[in-house]
Amino acid sequence: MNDDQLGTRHRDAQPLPDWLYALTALEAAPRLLGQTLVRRTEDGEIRCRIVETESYGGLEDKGSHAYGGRRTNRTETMFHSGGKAYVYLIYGMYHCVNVVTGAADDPQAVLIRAVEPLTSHDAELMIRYRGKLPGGKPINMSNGPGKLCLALRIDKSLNGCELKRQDSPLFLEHGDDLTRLSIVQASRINIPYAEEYADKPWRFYIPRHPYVSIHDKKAADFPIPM
DNA sequence: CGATAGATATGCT
DNA sequence: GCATATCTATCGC
Repeated sequence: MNDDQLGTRHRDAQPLPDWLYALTALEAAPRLLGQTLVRRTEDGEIRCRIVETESYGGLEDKGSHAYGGRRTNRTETMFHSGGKAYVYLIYGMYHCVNVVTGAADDPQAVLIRAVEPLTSHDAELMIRYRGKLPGGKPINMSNGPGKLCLALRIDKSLNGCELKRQDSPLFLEHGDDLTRLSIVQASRINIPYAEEYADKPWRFYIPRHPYVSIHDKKAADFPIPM
């Protein structure tokens, strides 16, 4: 993926428009592709491009933690109004980070499944946080929701973080213009318990991008809806 | 490639 | 108490 394909980046970082956070998760998930996720720690800033997302939205989605309106200590952030990070622990050892969208009391969240470092400087710090890379390949540093949280040092202390605020330890910036690109819509990963919702095509990614966790050979490209 | 072990917070009974 | 989890690394073919 080169800069020519992705279009021109603004020299000065812009915040994401508020209307994007107000959308449902299903509407927001494809529109978060190409946007920039920024992590600020005492070691510096890491900027990366979002290349794969999944929508988990509403009371009826059996794949969602908030299915049926389950509002618990863990899921509380999902019920907040859009613009916060929902971070939780999975399988006892990994963290996953979501962008909460929509209105208060309507649980909508977009899982960030894969990111790509913008520069070699970003990659350097991510590799440091990540430790040993499987196969020694840099693309394995953040091609999965648990992996990217390790690479960006994201844990539950960032749950509820304000993604709209540029002074947050974790926030979003306007990234690449993807209007001339296609994206892929495919079924979500690892939710066999979700029954009729298990196969909903609510995963979105940039086709053939090396940092995407799993490429679906049968899924067709379609124009990104902007 | 597919199969599987791994380790614990969370939520429900 | 107990089943489950928006996953990853590793091993065997």
